[in-house]
Amino acid sequence: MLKPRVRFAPSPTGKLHLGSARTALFNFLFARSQKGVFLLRIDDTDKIRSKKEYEEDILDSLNWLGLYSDEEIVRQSERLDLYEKIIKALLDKGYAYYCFCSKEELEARRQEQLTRGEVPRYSGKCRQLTSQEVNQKLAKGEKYVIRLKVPEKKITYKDFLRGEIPYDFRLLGDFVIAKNEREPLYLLTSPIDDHYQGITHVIRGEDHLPNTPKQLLIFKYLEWEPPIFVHLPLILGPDGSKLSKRHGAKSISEYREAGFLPEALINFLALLGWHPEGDREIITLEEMIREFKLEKLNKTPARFNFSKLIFFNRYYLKQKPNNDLLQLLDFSNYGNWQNDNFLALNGLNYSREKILKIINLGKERASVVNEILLTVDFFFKDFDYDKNLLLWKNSSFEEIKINLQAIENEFRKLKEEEFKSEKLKQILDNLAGENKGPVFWPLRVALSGKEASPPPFELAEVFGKEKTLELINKALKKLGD
RNA sequence: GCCCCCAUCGUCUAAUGGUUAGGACACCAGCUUCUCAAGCUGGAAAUACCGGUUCGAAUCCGGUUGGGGGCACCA
Repeated sequence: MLKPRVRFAPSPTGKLHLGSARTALFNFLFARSQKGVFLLRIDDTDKIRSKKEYEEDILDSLNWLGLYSDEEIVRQSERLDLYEKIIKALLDKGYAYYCFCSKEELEARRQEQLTRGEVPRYSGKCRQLTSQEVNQKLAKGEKYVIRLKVPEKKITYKDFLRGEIPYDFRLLGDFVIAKNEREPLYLLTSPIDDHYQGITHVIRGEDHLPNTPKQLLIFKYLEWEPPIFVHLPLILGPDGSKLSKRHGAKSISEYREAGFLPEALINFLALLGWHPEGDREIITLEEMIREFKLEKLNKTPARFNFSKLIFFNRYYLKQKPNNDLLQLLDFSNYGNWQNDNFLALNGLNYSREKILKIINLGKERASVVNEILLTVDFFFKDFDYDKNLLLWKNSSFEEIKINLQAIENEFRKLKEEEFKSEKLKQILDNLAGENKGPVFWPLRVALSGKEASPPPFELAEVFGKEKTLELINKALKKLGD
């Protein structure tokens, strides 16, 4: 098989969303798996809706996901000369013609047809115009568009996943391919670029399925070999309807800001419509490349399942080296970095090593990056809690107080360098015997102020001897009266 | 309204004429455990419906129903 060349061609009229990202991913996987080429093309022919900020968002998001273009990015807005040449050729050969019908006129006709229960289609009125009439109108400066002549016949076209699909051109009518020679429309520019870029496979969303016969017609008129078309099923919302803002659907950049990892998003997206060999579902981009087969793509629309995304993100969060997470975390709410040391709001000074330890404790309990520090924020700021929280099940204040005093007593004997979690756990185990609750629980609350947190001996090590004793005494004071 | 596509547990999916219909997420129970999270073990849970082809159908064919997409001087 020839080395494939594929493209992902978003139009910058919005941020990169989940569906588009998955289309990009499958294009990328197919190219890489076949040692082919993956291209990025910006389909920005709509001058009004296209925005530079959206293009930047799309490019940033793709980079973040690790989906890089193999060649320089092509922008359709920079290829107007090429399109103009093709439009003129189509006009010359009689495959396209000028249409001077006004929008109002067309809309009225459309409504008429609709009320009669007919298929709304252009009548082909301006097809009849002689070249003389056309030239006169042109000379007068009348507004026009350029339409493609559509044959009156039924055809069948091929989709890689679905096979032969019937299509009746008689239901279509001559469609607009350009507003004028310098303002081509997507329906025209896409096949032109696919041809000149040597695209072998067009892998795109199923919403483009009905566009395919139209574009195939252009390939035919221009006597070009068309690419293979592969239409991907759409991603639906959790309720099976079209994925939209209503479902909390976010752009890739918003997921990034919300603390999702690219590995998680990639893994999640890949499994929406594709599956590797065997039963495993945790899979890296490199492994996907090795296994990817176009034939294995699904035809069924997949619903977006948020809890599975969370599952993947938790998993990849735990896999991620603490050093990498350090780069991603925002500490500004909790203090400042000074020469590789972190000065927290509560006055404590943490070495880089301790910060990594804190991250390690936090990431075990977080779903998204931003939650890591949130789950262990007691390390960074002063906290308070209700006295009753210190109570373990049906133990008494008196019992808790005695236990905390005993812990304080034992901890005080340790040298600073002995203040390590294994050692501390040993002490607590000895103190508690069989019944650990009345010892571990109050200490954990004293050190975290929370119902749920990492184990107390881990907290104590990070806090260090002095702060740990201080926090225990604070708890004892609460129990004092 | 017309055209097209699609149909396996709640969700994502595996099984391309012969399996006790497999896995994952979520859910439930148990184990572990000071809490939370993680982990381990187990459980409940599906071939939309009706016909046909076949010794045999989730799988092939037809219809019904349901869902989705499209019918622009957007892409």
